[in-house]
Amino acid sequence: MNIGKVQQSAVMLFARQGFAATGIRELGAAAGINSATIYHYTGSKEELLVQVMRGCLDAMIASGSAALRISAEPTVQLAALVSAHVGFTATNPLTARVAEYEMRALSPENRSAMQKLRDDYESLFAQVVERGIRVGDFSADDATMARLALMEMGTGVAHWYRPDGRLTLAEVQRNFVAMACKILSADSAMLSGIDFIRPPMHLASEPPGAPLATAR
Amino acid sequence: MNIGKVQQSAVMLFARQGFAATGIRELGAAAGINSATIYHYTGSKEELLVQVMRGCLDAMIASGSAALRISAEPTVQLAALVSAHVGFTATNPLTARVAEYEMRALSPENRSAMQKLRDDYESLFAQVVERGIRVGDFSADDATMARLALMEMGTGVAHWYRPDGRLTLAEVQRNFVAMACKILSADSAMLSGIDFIRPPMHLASEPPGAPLATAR
Amino acid sequence: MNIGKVQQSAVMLFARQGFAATGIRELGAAAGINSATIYHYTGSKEELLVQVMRGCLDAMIASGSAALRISAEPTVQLAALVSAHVGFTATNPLTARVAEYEMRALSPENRSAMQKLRDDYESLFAQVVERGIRVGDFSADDATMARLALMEMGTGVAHWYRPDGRLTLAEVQRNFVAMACKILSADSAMLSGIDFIRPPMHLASEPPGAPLATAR
Amino acid sequence: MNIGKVQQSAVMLFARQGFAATGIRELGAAAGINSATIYHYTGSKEELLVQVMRGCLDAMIASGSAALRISAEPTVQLAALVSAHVGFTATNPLTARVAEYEMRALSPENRSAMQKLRDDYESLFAQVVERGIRVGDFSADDATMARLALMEMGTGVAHWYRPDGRLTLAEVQRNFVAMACKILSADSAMLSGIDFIRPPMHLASEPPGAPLATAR
DNA sequence: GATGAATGAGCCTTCATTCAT
DNA sequence: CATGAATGAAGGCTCATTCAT
Repeated sequence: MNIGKVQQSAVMLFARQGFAATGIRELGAAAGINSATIYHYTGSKEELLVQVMRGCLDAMIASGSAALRISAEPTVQLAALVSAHVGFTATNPLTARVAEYEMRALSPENRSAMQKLRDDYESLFAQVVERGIRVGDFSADDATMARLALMEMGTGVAHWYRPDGRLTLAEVQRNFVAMACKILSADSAMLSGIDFIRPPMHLASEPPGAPLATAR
Repeated sequence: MNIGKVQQSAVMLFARQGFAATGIRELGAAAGINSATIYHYTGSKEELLVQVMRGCLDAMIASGSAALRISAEPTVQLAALVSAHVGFTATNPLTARVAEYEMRALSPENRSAMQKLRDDYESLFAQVVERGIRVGDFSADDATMARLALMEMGTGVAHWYRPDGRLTLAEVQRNFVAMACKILSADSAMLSGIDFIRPPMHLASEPPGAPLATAR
Repeated sequence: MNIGKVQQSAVMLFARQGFAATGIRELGAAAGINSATIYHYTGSKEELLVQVMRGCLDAMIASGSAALRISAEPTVQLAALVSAHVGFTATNPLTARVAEYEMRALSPENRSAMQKLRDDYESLFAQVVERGIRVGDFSADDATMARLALMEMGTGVAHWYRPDGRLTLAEVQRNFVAMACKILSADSAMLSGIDFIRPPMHLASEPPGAPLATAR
Repeated sequence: MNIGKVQQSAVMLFARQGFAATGIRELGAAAGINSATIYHYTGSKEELLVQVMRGCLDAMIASGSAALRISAEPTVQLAALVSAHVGFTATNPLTARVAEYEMRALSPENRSAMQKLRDDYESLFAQVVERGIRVGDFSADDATMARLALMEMGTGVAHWYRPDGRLTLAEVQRNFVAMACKILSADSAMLSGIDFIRPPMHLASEPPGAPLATAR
């Protein structure tokens, strides 16, 4: 028994029912241990959630930052960032969902700490979009709205993507990159021959097996 | 005192903290009545949620269906549908959020009933996109993904739109129509001179005052 | 059902087993109500204890202050104070015991508030003893020790006095007054013909029926 | 590490917070060992308390019995017994307090065993008082009450005596002897020239350092 | 001798709901 | 219409204790 198993059980239940609707006894049962034993691995139910969220957000920031380092070209950076975002979300759909939905379940202190991480991540998108517009590679009626639409779109992948679905992950990633280029009127020809896709990382907190949704 | 006030209080708290984390006493306090009195307006906490969700989904279906009746032209239908979606979501952000997030809080019977309504609403988008592709007005690598991205994008408006923000609702709607046209490679010139925006309806369950987010 | 019954049950159990060893379910059972109902009468287990203690200490201070007002003569004041102390303790043995023993069970804020009340009460004894020594009516090797011994002695009554015991309350009170005079070398002849005994007050929190001890 | 350290930690915490409010983990932390290790030194939390109490009561009985053997004179016996009692209580205040307060925490079997020891100890006082009255050396309105007052008074020393306080232990002891003589109208002149004070024993369970109270 | 992991029972408290008033 | 009182069930968490290492 280790903390990974507990985290996986927690993520599965939190994603399915929500943090508030999931009991400690339920968590224990899902992890195959007594509910009291959970307190050997974590100080409280909330701390368990914080650990999961921090792991997720740290990984997202790391993966997004790495994407920006692939090239100095805004269009390539956009493609790499969108690919990384979609790849991460599709690979860790439940953890990503928990990290997005359950911010509100946190105490004020924890919430502001986690919100800071999320803001850091979102600013990666803002940087790329703004610079692309500034140097004339992108164009958009409203940069902020375009960025928000972009992220929301990619995050939505967690709701429906399945490894055994109709499309491979790489296909989905390329598709989203294409849509992102369209939204920002970027020249997708600049991407030909460039390998901007990095293998997404798998979080320890992501439970194995089928995600929430039915295949599409 | 009427049921509208109770619903508004419920939506405000459910949107902020989630259904499971909101107590009956808390609902009563927010509505200015004793918690026991809530049971004069509804049979149970879950039924209160169902009433709110049904009101929201019914209105979305009505507004989306009306949008499709504006024209037979796929591009105009798309614009009208996206406008209606964005308009509704921006006008009733908290109710829309509750209707989206709290499906999981329902008992199986209620959940399937509500899910059916949501599926009906989503099929409006599917119809338009598919017909537009079939007749050659739209093009997309993957119709399903394009549709999902479209909806997710529009739903995201609930997270950040504010009436007192930088952009008017009409501006936001036109912006999203433009992005939708880009994603589907639709000819937005076909929309010139056509008034596809209908005034969005305000739900009784939507609490007055500021939404969740800070202005963008 | 009223709060008096709950307080009586609490005092009975706290006196017998201690605050920490008494459960909320036990309290409810002793009061004949569901344990959850206790929270209609008080905010927490500790608050219940605080209410009991405050009621006791307030009454002790009132009774002690009244005793000092009977006369300006130190010896009469001493007799009245000792009588009041013994009378109160014998009449409310369980409540008095709880107020004495369970100070340590309180949170720091509540403890300091209660300790202040107790200090106020003890200072009544200190005043009398000091003034009696100053004007030459009393003599003692050490005033502080004499006062402490005096109080401890009287408080001990709670451990063994029983209404159905060998001695009446008035007899016990006179006996303790005699011992107090001896300790302080006061002239008990000064008390002849003076009625320094006031009827002790019965606290609402004191449970009816037999006290803790066996008769002596 | 030895059982003495464990007992000292236990006495310190039991005296400060009570037996029921002290956890095994807390005991371990105070003794500098893992909570499970405590079970190498004792069979259970209650047994730990019993060991402490038995050690205390045995020592009190031994010290009281030795005092009675100093002389056949009731007044000298009284002085020796009171001195021993005060000396023991002042030297082992925390252990004495635990032995007095926590009788109620014991299971019925252990409680009756410990109560028997305490009764044995109290009977030492009863013997002396009764014989002194019988032979005419003492006089009291009520022998039982005088004895109880005597003991309670002496026990109270644990609440306030401090080695670094205003008075030396010998002074306190002489003071209490004087008060005892007054209460029983004994002729303290009979004590002149007689050394009735024996050095008090220090229990292994008594934690070093400052006692509970502030100096007086 | 010492400990980290583990657990069933129990802790205090809050829950959604009912009902007499 | 409205509420205060009441409750069984469940909430998160801590308890004393055991045991393999």
